[in-house]
Amino acid sequence: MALGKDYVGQDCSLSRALELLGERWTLLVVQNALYGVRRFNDFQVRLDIPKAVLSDRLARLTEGGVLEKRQYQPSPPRYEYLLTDAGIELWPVIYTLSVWGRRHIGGEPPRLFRHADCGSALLPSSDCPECGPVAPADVEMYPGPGPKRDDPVSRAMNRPRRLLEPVVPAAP
Amino acid sequence: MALGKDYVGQDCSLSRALELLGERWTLLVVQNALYGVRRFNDFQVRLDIPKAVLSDRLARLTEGGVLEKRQYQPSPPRYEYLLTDAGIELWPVIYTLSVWGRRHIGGEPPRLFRHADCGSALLPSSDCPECGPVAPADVEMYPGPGPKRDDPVSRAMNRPRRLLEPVVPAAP
DNA sequence: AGTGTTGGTTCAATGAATGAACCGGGGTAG
DNA sequence: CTACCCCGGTTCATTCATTGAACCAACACT
Repeated sequence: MALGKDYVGQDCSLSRALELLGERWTLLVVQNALYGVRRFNDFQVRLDIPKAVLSDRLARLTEGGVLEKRQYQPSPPRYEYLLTDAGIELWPVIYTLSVWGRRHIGGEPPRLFRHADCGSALLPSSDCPECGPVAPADVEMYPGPGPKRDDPVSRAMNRPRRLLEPVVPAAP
Repeated sequence: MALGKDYVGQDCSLSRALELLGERWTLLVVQNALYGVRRFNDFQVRLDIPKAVLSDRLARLTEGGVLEKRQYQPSPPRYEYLLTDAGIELWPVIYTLSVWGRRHIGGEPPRLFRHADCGSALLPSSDCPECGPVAPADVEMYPGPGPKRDDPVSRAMNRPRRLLEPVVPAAP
């Protein structure tokens, strides 16, 4: 990661995870990938992130095994970034941290999450109170009371949908 | 946090949490606080972090309600930084991310965690497989197979102990 | 031939991280 | 009484990362 290169001399797994995930914007990129964002431009529009940084983060996440870059059409050549299994396993981390932020920093949530099978709201741990652990693909996301961004990607994300379901922004 | 100041324009609770916790070193400071580190010098010795950065991070975490600065003796004036309830609630986040790092990046864990009451190793969610959710104060930490740092603070941390139990480094 | 979209790269300016040096209040050993 | 050490910092020059604007190339569309 950063300056002294990395967390040299740290002995724990957390420092190793943070070398890959702890840079500015990185966790937000993974979050949006879980929300179904896959394409360079869509990340850029939704995050308002400098393209150079986005490019760097996508490359590092790909190299680190969290994303996989795939060409989804040959001509014109177009690419998408898909979460690997390792990337999908970051869902509990991201959800738990997000719930912590809401509880202790405040603000209304723009999106809520429930278990698609039974409709129960998820616990802070990301488990379902009725059914226990829930795979991200079985989590349904729907609009909450909080403010939402107004760009084509965010708008496409605001109808109820499952995690990992690809976002398809409308043309205008 | 960083340059464009913060994650302006982001709508989610994750970005708000990351403005406080997402800077370099911050989450490692919280982790060590959970492990029982309380004093400026002990953080500095164990993390090998520039003092100016540590000073900044402790101040921001205090201001953000994650730590509380307390004078624990009048003369010579000495201070300690204690986790607030909000800070203690970061345990699942830190543990889950740490387990992710071990699984997907690799390395042996220097420390392992079990439920003090029943002895079961914790699940990745930080719950006990037998008893369900476990408060950090009921988690016992003991040495694992991985490499350990060799400084007085880390050495004091290597005997089995509960989370949040104050670290008392030996004199030499 | 010109315009638009996608997926980038390059670059100067700005802002943070680093590490070494310094500092001040208070013990404590000689 | 003096010197030295500890703790908890601050200051500062250098190095590195982030930003935002500009540029670019491949291709499609009109």
